[in-house]
Amino acid sequence: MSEDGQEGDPVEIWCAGEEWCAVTATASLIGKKWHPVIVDRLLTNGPLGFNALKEAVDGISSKVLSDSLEDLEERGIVTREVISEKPFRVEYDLTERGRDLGPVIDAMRTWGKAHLVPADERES
Amino acid sequence: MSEDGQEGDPVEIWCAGEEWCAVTATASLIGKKWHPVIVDRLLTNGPLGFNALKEAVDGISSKVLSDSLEDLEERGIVTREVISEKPFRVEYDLTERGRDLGPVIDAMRTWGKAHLVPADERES
DNA sequence: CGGCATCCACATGGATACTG
DNA sequence: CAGTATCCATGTGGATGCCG
Repeated sequence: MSEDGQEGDPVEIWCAGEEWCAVTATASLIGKKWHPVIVDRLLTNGPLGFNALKEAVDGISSKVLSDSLEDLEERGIVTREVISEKPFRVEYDLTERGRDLGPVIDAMRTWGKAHLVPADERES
Repeated sequence: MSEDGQEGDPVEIWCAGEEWCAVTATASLIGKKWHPVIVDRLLTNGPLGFNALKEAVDGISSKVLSDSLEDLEERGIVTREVISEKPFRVEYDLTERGRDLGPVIDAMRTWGKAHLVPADERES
């Protein structure tokens, strides 16, 4: 910040070609506490309204969900579409780029299920 | 915290069986700014000493590296072995569990390389 | 070499309440 | 329904310096 043309932790233009850079940048995306859950939810339950998504994520406050969705929008992961004005309805959905996170989420889930033991069958 | 037998953001016993939980827990691990890089570095460059690792990660301060390694140790991702006492040497390496993060890192890298454009060839 | 001790700045998440 | 507005606690990273 206050350096060049970048603002904060910007869109999707961080790094050039270095391998680990793509990794870190991706980490800064799915490392946010709720981001992976939101993406997972949208992957599974299709397009969702704000409160429906809030229900699906379960445990998130509206402020944080709002913040997260804004972040995900800016990064081109989710889309926000206003469905109707009078009974005000919107729908959040994943972009192509967002759907491409599927394998990442899945790898994470696989690892988690393999190594995060359920609190009672700890071996060694 | 201050609930039951857990302390802070503990070892590896968060969630029981729910799918998204494994995802979130994994995110809390690889979401720390330097964790994925450290793991990646150790995956690539084999066992490393503290300063060698610091070099390899490039840009991290000793305090943060120290914190990160402690965290990763507690979670059973890396091992710390004292090689020699007199010229004091240690070596950090990945555990089996740590190596299993390979696919996750890889999925992240793949996504990153596909969607994080290098700041000059943005094609909307 | 391999850290730890401080201190600090800022990001992130959360609770609660209120609005169009 | 779909958020915004506050305010606050904590987490997380970073700079610098010192130590065994």
